[in-house]
Amino acid sequence: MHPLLLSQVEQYIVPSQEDIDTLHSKLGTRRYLKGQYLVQQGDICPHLSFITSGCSKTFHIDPQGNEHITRFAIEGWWSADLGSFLTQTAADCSVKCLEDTHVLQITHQGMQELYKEAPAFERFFRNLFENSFIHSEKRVIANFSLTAKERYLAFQKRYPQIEQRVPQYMVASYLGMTKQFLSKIRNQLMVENS
Amino acid sequence: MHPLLLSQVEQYIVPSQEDIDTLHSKLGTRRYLKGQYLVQQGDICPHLSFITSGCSKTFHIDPQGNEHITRFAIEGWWSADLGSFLTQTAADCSVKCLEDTHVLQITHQGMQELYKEAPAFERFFRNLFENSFIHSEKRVIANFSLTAKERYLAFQKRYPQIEQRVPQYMVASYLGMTKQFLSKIRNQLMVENS
DNA sequence: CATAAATGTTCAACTGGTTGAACATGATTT
DNA sequence: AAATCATGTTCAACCAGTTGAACATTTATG
Repeated sequence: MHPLLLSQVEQYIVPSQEDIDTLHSKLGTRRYLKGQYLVQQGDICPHLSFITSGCSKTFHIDPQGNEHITRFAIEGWWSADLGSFLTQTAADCSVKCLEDTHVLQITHQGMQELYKEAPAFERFFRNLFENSFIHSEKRVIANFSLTAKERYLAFQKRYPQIEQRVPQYMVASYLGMTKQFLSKIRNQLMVENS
Repeated sequence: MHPLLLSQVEQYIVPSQEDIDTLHSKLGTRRYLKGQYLVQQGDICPHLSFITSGCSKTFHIDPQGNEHITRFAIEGWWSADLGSFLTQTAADCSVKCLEDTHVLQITHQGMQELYKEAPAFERFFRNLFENSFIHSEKRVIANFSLTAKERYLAFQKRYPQIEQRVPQYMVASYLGMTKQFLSKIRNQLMVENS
């Protein structure tokens, strides 16, 4: 069992060796090259993937063809179009690797078996989804109540690792502004701090 | 057991009579008058409440004093500052009743007991939080990729009951626009459809 | 029914952020 | 070393949505 995943599991539950073995038996490993897709918008998301190394972005292409990044994921995070994976319906986001990426992945079927054979994971994933939801709600609030500049500063503070790893125009997309405007904000901040 | 809650539970799990009894034993009933708060921003959210009649709004007051509504809830929906309730930390939203409202409510402690005594509810709430998360993510996408008018139309279509029940300026707040702008949009739509 | 409180509309001035094009830089490939 | 591609910057014109004030309408309430 990968140490990153084990330590995440142990954050929420105290699994027996059997639980761990069962989880292990449901997980596949896979490597994606930079640029490859974990899911494409419109498909049914086939796996829930736990990233052990690398980085992905989740994004939606709107009818005008504009890309909106909803999420980045790095080592220790789960990645998928969760809505699609959980309900086995068409994904409204794609997930694409920004670096060569190693994952552990489980199918929807595997997930059902896991819950049945090792019910402790009901609690684990309940906790995970609780936290995901809390985080998503906070983002809705932030988008409504903060200016573009404040959103950028909050992002910098919260995800310093990610800002180093992904191009600036993707950060702009994640924050819901144009790359030009983010560039302007950064310029302003440079002036302020000198 | 209230039929609305029972039917929601049965949507996700097949509970035994004992499960139902256990849930029932953890739930209190309470009535709030119009204008009363289920939680106030800054407090720790004391209950998770299932609304059996009435209507609530969840909102955040930002540092400039502007109110941003994040959610409405009516009969058959759960209401709380979920982040605060689940992690027992200060709420960043208040929840206020827009009508006289009857609820069934459970405490954080009661929730832990419920999971222990009737583990089937792990699954029930996992499913509930999964759906909440999916919904919240869709909202993030909508806020990024739709115009104010499109957001209003989507809201109308999705929550026709709610539009009838709450004042228009609250709908505007929920949709992240000013009441004046929503008024203008509605005017436009009237003209278009005549 | 008279008054006040809550809600909804209109308008003109404004602004935060967008658009699109042009240019600069660096990284990759051939 | 040339060429191409991905990234980042700058600028002027523009626009979606805000602000604040004034007025209109509806709903409670003494």
